[in-house]
Amino acid sequence: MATVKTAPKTRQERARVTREKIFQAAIGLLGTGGARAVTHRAVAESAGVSLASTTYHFRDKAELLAGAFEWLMERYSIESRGRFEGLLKDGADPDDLTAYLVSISKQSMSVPGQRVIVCAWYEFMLEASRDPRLQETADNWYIKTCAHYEQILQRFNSISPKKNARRLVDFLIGYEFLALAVRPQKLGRLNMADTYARFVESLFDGPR
Amino acid sequence: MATVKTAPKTRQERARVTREKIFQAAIGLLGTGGARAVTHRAVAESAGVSLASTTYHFRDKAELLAGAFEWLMERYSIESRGRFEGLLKDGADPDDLTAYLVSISKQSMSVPGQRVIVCAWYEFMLEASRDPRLQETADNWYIKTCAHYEQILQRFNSISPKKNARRLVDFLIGYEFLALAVRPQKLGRLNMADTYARFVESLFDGPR
DNA sequence: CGATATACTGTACATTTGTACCATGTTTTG
DNA sequence: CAAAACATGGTACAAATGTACAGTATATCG
Repeated sequence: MATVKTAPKTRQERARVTREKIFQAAIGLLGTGGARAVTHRAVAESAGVSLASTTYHFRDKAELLAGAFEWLMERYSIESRGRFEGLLKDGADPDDLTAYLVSISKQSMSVPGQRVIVCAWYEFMLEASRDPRLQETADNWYIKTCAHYEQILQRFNSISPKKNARRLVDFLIGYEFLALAVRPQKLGRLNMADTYARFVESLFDGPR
Repeated sequence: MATVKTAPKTRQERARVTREKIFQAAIGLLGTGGARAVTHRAVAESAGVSLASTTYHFRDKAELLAGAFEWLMERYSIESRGRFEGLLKDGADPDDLTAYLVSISKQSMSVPGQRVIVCAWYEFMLEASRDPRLQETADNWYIKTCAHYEQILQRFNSISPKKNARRLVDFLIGYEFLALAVRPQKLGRLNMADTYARFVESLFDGPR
């Protein structure tokens, strides 16, 4: 039988695990309570490590945040890659893109854990508009995400894949942002699948 | 000679002015440094009032923030109303809508004071997803803004003005958000007027 | 005018927060 | 195996922060 609780043996591994626990805790707090909720003590308690661990692994809080942002983007990128691949296979069409968008959006807004992460992502991106340490991560996310969608749109013969990829990403970010901030029962949320389908459609017709 | 500096006479007026100075200071700090920068002392100093004034006028910081958000939305609504009216006049067409969108977006991103306010707005909206005291203000903004655009689209004979108004607002919010968070020089910003023109176009053709 | 309410200030205080310091057990290394 | 490096824990402390309290000057009102 294998090691009972995936107890990491090497010192490097243990440190990496600790850092990841700290990242997860920081992201959870950021997504749940905003920037003011992310204190060394709250992070330490939530991560199940000592207060001193948070200052040992990171020079200061800004560096902790920057690390958490990078880590989150890396993880997010890895996770979504698999589902992205399916859209590039032969036989896939714009409807599959729509279905994909609906699927990730539903997850982001309904699954509690995901929702918190999405909230944290917005906090990070806003923070990036001020903190130079986060800017490169933010830039890279946008470049990479647009490139992915561009690839798909190109495969589907969209007129101008580059422009339309950005249009799509911008729309998704705005749609999700408002879905988080505004209570749906207050305005009768439109059918999401319909909204996305219509948008995807608009990426393929029209001039330019 | 008259009063030198528009000194408000009545006690009520003076109090209102003080509260507005506090609101402006809080919004400026929020937009510049995020939620963590908004402390009673920072607000007081920035507003040019005493520390105790901030706690005299507002029960606690959450109430101060809620008041600032409401005040900002009220002001924003009043300011934009005038420019909106022009789009409802006879002879106006979708190109005028595009021009309007370009104009407000350019202002939001280039004019320093405006940029800070837009940043603060995003902070407020994110905070609204957690703090019940801000939610109604957030809801109202979305409802009112969508209704305004719906009116315009209806005037221009868009197919389904309600859906398309939301599409437009969602896109605008996403576009501006990413314009704030991502450095334009890192990815070669597309021509804004072109982007908006193409989007507005898509609101008028296609099925549904 | 006299009394009262009000807007505002200076100050105090307990709590929170970031961070530094020293101790300890464990792993790595020569 | 001994020594060094390292990850982590416990604790301390100065600074920042939210908030309460008492005082003051001025507008308001009977």
